[in-house]
Amino acid sequence: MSLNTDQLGHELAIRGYKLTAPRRAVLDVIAGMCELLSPAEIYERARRRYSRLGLVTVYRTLDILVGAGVVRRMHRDDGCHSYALAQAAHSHHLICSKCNQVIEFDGCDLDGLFKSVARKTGFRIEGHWLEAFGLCPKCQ
Amino acid sequence: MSLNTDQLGHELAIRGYKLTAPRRAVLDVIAGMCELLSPAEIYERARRRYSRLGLVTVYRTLDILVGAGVVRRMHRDDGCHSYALAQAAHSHHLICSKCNQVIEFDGCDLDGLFKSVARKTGFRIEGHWLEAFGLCPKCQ
DNA sequence: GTATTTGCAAAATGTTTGCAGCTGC
DNA sequence: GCAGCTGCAAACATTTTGCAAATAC
Repeated sequence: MSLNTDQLGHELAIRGYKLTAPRRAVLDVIAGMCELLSPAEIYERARRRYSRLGLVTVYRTLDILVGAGVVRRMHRDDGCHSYALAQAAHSHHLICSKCNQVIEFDGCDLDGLFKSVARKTGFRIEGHWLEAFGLCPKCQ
Repeated sequence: MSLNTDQLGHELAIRGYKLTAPRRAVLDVIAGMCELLSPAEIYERARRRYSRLGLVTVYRTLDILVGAGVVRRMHRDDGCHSYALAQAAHSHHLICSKCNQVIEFDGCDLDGLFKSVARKTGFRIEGHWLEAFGLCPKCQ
């Protein structure tokens, strides 16, 4: 259930951002991606759609999209900051170790665990972050 | 249940690494830390014990310790690579958002969830990574 | 028409590498 | 004594910032 470019554009418009050609190129890539991509990879793909694009604009557009909650900033073991489309309100990611394909899932039930950890440690637990790694059907 | 400097030193020795003064300073800091620290923070603390220490040595020592499984490479939302003492074989981290104190916990029971996710998506799930955020007793 | 956005270049930041001298074993 | 280790400096990669020209609305 992924968003298309126009929907992403709308998310920017309602927040008062202008819809420019460079941004549209970045949105195009983001709407169509089903992997975890680094800024440089997004830049490379987006430049095929708008060749005058600058890497800086990719960074700036990503910041805006993360702020809008449309894209998530995630971590890869190597290059660190990577980005994935946010597909659901609160959910977790399943990442293919080989091709970086990302799928979101939900239904984690950690409340019981967290309650007992909180009791033992005295922490007040306010959030969590769960990522699973494995091989997607294609890469197995 | 944290390790002391000598135990960490032993971990290096049995792997054929030499126990030098710069390394000992880094081990001292690591043995005593109960937070998530960046290389720069570890460097700063270790330099109080051995002032000629170079930042490079911190990076190199951390690499060795991660390889030995004594230290874990983790992610903070800001500076990215940070390190924490590994306290148990497989476990998860509970991090204080304010002071970065880290506690490990285990007992996560995600098998059922992962089985159903694997069935739905076709992924073969091989590992996971869980971090919880909150406030430690002191920071509440 | 105007405020926003852009891309360039430069700066800042974080990490790695090459190398000559030093040191633990 | 010698292999391995160290710190420096320099290289490298990634992200941020300053700014004049361009552009959406």
